[in-house]
Amino acid sequence: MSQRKGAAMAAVTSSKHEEEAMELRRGPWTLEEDNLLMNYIACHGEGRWNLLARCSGLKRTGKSCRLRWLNYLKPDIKRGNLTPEEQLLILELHSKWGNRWSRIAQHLPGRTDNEIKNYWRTRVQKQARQLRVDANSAVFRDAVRCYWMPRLLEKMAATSSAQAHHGELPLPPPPPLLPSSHIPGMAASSPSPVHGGSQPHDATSSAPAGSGGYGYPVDPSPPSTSTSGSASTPAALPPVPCFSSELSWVDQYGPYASYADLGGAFDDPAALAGSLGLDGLDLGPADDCDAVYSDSTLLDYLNSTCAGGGTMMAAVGGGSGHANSCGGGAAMVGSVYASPPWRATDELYYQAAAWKLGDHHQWGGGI
DNA sequence: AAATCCGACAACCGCATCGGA
DNA sequence: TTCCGATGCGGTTGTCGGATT
Repeated sequence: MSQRKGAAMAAVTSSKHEEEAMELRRGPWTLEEDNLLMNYIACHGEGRWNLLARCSGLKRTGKSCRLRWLNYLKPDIKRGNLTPEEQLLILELHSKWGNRWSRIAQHLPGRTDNEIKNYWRTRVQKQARQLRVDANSAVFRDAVRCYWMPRLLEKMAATSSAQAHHGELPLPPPPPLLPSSHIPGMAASSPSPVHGGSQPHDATSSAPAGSGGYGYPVDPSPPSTSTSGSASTPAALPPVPCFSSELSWVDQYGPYASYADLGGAFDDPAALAGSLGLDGLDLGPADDCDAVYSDSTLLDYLNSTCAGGGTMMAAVGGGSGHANSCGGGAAMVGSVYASPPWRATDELYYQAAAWKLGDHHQWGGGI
C-alpha cells in the first residue's frame, strides 16, 4: 500500500469516524429511544449489543444500549430507596469484597452495580468525609461496623414490628444460629487478635489490597488494660455493639452465604439482632437510630452519644493513653460475646471528642 | 425571586477479560 | 498463538432537581 493511498484511506477512515461520531447520540435517553431498545430486546433478546445498536435504529453505541438496559429498562430493576436490609447487605459485602460492585449487586436482586456504587459514594463516603477519615480506614470501618450496622438492624426491627402491628402475616423464624463460642476463632473465651480469624475466604473473596474490606491488620497487642478494666471505662459511654463483618452465621452457611441467602433471617431482624448479641443493648431512641443513616450523619450521632468531651478526654488523659482500635474481627467479636468492657471503637469516641475540642492532631488526618 | 450549592443518579470512558476466528 | 471484536467492570463526569442563601 503506497503512502499516498494509505493517507487517503486514513482520511476516509477518519472522516467516517467523524461522521459516525457526529451521528451518535449521547446524553439522556428519550422515551422513543427507550421504546426502540425495549422493542428490539423483546424481539431479539439481550446481548450482541453492537449488532443491536446498528440494527435497532438507535444512534447509540452498543455500550450505551447495554448500560441503559441493564441499569434502567430491564423489567426486574427495583426502583426506590435502598431498604435498611439492602444497606446492611451492601456494608457487609463491601467489607468482604471491596469495590466489587457487580459482585455485590448479584446479591441484591433488582439492584444494579451502578446503583450500589452510587450509594456507596454518596452516602457512605459522605460519612467518611464528614468524619475526616478515609472511607477505607480502620477507624471508619469500625464506625460502620459498630454504629451504622447495628442501627440498620434496629431500623429493620422497627420496620418489622410496625408491619406486625399492622396485622401482616407472621414472619418466618430465622435460621438456627450457632452461638459464637461454636465458631472457630470467635470463641468468647479467646479474644484472638488474629486478623480475620479462620474465615473461609476463597482465593477471590478477599478485598483488593488498599481498596477496603473491613479486615484489620494483625494487632498482637491485647486490649489495653487501661481501657479494658471496668474501672477505667467511662461510664458515660453507651454500650457499643460490635460484630465482625464475618458473621458467625455467614460462616455457618458457607463462605458466601449472605444475608439474602438466609432469607428468613432478614425477615426477623429482632431475632437476628439477638442472635448477633445485639439485643438488649441500649441503642438509643428510634429517631436517633433513623438519623444515623438518613437525616443526620455518623458524626452527629457520635456527637450526640458521646456524653461529653470532658468525660472522654478524662478517659484519654487519665492514664489510658491511646485506646486500642479493633484488634481484629475475631478479637472484636470476642470482646462482644465475652463481654470484657474493652470496646473496639473507644478510639473513635476519643478521637471524635478530640476533634470536637479542636485537637485535630488526634484525628486521623484529612482526606 | 434569583443565584448558588449540593445530593442523587444516569451516563460515559478507559481498561481488562473473554471467546472465536 | 495471535488478533480482534464483544462484553463486563469500575472510576469519573454530567445533569437535574431540591434546598439553601
